[in-house]
Amino acid sequence: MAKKAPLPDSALELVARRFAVLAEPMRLRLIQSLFDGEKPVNALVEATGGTQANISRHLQTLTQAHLLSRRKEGLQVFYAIADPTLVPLCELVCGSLEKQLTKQAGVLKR
Amino acid sequence: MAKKAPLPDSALELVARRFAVLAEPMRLRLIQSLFDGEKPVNALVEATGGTQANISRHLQTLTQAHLLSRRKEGLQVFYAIADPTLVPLCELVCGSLEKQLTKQAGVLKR
DNA sequence: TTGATATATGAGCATATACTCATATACTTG
DNA sequence: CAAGTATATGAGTATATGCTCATATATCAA
Repeated sequence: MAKKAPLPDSALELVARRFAVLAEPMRLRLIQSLFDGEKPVNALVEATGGTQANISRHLQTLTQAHLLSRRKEGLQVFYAIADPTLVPLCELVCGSLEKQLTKQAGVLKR
Repeated sequence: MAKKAPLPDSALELVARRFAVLAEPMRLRLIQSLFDGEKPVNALVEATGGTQANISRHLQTLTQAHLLSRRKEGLQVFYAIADPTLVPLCELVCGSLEKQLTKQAGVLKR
């Protein structure tokens, strides 16, 4: 979806799907937790306060989207961040939201 | 959701909501169309092939999220991009998807 | 004021998706 | 092999959201 050449619908579908994968607080929690480094499922369950089943399902979604990687070690499965764009993506959105909230706060202060 | 200090749930909710707003092909089409510059609703309806009612609703969502701005001029309402992070956001996702598809294509070629 | 045009909005319907429960599957140890 | 542990998955339910239809609302000119 570059500013220059318009992307075809098929590409926009993929982009939308990427955003959809990230449009879930629990998944963002998992991603944030993995910014500290690779973790096994049980650690992610503890870190996020979700149920094991739910976390497992979200991890599946993120892995299928190639945002996370996974490796087995005995009984445990470790997940890690696989896509380097996750950091700047989140930073951009946080920056934008911060500006908005700051602007709104300014309006209320008057 | 910086890599350094973990964001509270309330912030992750906001971030997720931002991604959710972008997780819709029709909305991305509108955004892409507006990368060319400000446009009235009817032009956006033509550019995207959506119904007027549906486009209007999507525009409302994007405007309420402060991603678009709007101004009236007689019978017409003009919309424009209001958030500068939209361009880098889309570029990041496109870049990531391109890499993935290239990698997948490579795997298939073997 | 009426009629035409442009856009926004109420209401209803269909579908996707998140969450949970239960348990299947995989791995390890005695 | 049985039992225990860790994780994935099938199935069902509730809810959010996209889309459409109809029309309300806003604007303008005659």
